[in-house]
Amino acid sequence: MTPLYDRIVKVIQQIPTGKVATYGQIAHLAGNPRASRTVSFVLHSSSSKLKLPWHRVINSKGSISLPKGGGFEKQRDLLLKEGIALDEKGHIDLKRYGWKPVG
DNA sequence: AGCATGACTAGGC
DNA sequence: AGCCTAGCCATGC
Repeated sequence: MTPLYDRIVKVIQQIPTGKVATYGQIAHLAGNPRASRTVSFVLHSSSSKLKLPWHRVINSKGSISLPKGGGFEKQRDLLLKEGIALDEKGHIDLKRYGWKPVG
């Protein structure tokens, strides 16, 4: 466990419903904008332990990084249930659903 | 300490 | 828009 690791968990829990945040966004708020890889690690490690809104975490391209059959459909469904629209390929409009801690 | 892995990101073609 | 390469951070053996 590291301070950064704990920060990331907190940040993810701060993501409001109906919005999404990128790994870089979370990593930045956590203190290390370069720790995007660590964010993914947190989800793997805590998503099964803590109650984290992992489905609100996507890549900078605004798409679900999970592979088909590996959770892709699951995350897509959870996002749709929160009112987040996805493209045919799972693309999300970060300009519309992107989480903005400043507002 | 060194090597390998991962739900990433930015730049080039 | 899609694919490939290089860089970064933390974990596990």
